[in-house]
Amino acid sequence: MNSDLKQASSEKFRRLEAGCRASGLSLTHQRRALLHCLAQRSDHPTADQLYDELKSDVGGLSRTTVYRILDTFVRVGLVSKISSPQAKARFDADMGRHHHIVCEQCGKVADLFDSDFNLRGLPENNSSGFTVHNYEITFNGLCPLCQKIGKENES
Amino acid sequence: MNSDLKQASSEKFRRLEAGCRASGLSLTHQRRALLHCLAQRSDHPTADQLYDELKSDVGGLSRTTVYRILDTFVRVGLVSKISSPQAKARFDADMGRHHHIVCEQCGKVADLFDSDFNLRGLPENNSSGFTVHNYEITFNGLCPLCQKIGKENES
DNA sequence: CTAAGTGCAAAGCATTTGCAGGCTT
DNA sequence: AAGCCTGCAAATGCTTTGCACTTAG
Repeated sequence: MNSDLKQASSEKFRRLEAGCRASGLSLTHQRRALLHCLAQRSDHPTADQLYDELKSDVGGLSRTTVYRILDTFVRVGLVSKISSPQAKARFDADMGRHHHIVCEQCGKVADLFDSDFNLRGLPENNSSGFTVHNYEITFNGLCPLCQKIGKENES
Repeated sequence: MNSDLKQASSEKFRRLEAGCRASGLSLTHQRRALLHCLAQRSDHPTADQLYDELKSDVGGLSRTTVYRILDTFVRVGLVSKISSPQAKARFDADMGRHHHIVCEQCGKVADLFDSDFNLRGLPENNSSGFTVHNYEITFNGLCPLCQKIGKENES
């Protein structure tokens, strides 16, 4: 059962790696390491969380590089950048249509794969004159942990 | 015609002022000035834009105060904070249900009052275990100005 | 009068940039 | 070999904090 997950993530890794090649990016240690991390995690790590996870494995990895690589991945469309209200950017390697739930308290982000909420179309002739490319629905609420903490403080 | 707008914004101002009182907040010069600004503008100013607009009128207004007041307003629910991908927080004094279009290029934010896009319900038993309070749809695309700039650079 | 609110200066964080050297292709 | 990529250190930009003073109610 766990091997299913493992397999899924290594498949995802291969897809990402292929995407890198397709965009003409060199596959450096650092980039590979980041791709692994992103393929495995389904939470939505911040740049710093990724750095912390990797710095021990990838000797001499610098925070700057993590930021720079993530930026590159976003630019070529391998990863998307989620802007949470907490000002720290979070990154998501799943480019399929899905939505996000953000915890108002701690900023944690979870996925919501529920096509009931997908929109049928995009706004066409809106008064602002913007051309619309895409959209994202962000739900907010409380994560299980913060719900618990809230209840404890009530008493 | 212009007086309609003026009237609408002063009505909005009074509503906001009342909200302040209801929350037990002192109505200082600085707060009144910010409320005026927020009632008049329908764009979604950053803290700094508000500061720039006000500093000449309100002698000795400090940037710190603008940040602090906005934070307070958000806390008591008078204003909402929009997190754009550009890392600068933007503020919106319109608490009715509406959506936002963000320019991918320059970060400008416009409103979209189109109830076609309002959701019928909120996700109830989602796998993440979050309780959901609210949602917001963020469209992205290009504002009229950035569309124009893009076209010019093509040639 | 007294608690709440403000200004100033300095600190805090996430993120970016310049530059010299190193690694992929 | 050639140029993309990385590390380091320093800079940047937005936002927050500590503290003494001021103001609203």
